[in-house]
Amino acid sequence: MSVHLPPDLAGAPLDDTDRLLIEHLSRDGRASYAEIGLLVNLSATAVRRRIDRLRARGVVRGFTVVLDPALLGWRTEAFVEVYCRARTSPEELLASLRQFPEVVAAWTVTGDPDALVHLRASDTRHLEAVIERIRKEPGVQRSRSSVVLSRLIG
Amino acid sequence: MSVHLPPDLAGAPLDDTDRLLIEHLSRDGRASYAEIGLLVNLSATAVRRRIDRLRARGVVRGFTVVLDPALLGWRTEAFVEVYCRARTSPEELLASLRQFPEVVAAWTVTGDPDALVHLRASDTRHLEAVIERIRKEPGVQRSRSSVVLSRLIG
DNA sequence: GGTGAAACTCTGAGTAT
DNA sequence: ATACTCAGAGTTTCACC
Repeated sequence: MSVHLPPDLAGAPLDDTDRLLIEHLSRDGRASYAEIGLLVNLSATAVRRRIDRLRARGVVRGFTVVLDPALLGWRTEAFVEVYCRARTSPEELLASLRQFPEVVAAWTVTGDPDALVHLRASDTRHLEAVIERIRKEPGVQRSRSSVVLSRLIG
Repeated sequence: MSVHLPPDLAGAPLDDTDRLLIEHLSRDGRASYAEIGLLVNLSATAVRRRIDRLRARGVVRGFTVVLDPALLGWRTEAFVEVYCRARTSPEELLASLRQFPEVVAAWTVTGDPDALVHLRASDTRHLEAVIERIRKEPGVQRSRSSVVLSRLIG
């Protein structure tokens, strides 16, 4: 797998070294600076400096472990389209959704629904309970859910 | 932010130490074994062996850098509901979607559409071009898109 | 799961281009 | 502004308990 990068970036351009470096870190987030340096023809220190700069600029937000949700017991996954009441702000919706550890991701979107919510639950019973609780949130008017059958990409 | 873990896991239970360890790694994927060991009252070596075991079991899939897509030039994001032809298999759809580096994630889902596709593009012009190309894929009948306005969670 | 020692890596200061 | 070298501190890795 690799990081596809867009043609160019307005304010602050990344050079080819940065791109290579990021690509390598996305494959192995624990790679040593020395190892990356070998790949990009730079000393470990120079690699460190570049990563620090990318971090300072916000391009690199941090590092994390990649887990298998199914093996952690999260075996059911769904997307819920949320329809809000007329007076519900994104902030209120966020506050509502924040309460649920089962909410993996959420976006406000254009189109009929106001938001799209990605949920993970241990089983369909658990999923149902979470959806029920979300529907009862004051800012939420109604919702429509799709259960994930399989992950194709991502 | 923390990793919420489900009550229990059938075949292979994680103990509290594993949970703590994973939680810490999800916050800092480059944390040293010694540092994690301090947190969980274990030697660096023991931490290393636990992570190796979790890796072998597939619970830990790897480590990665967390990037800011907007700062990398991916400023437009959308979800596309894909409706397939009657004879299109998930494998064919996967093969179609794999061609597009703009496809960040994709799932087959229950409900009216057959799949949900998460796209990132540099701008709306680029987004439009990608959606147009996906719609022209042989296995795809029609599609319906929502543009992401803001990321609330995730 | 712990220990200790060797090999390796990180980090900061100083220096060069 | 970016990269290099060097050396002390810290980390990883391994064999062995």
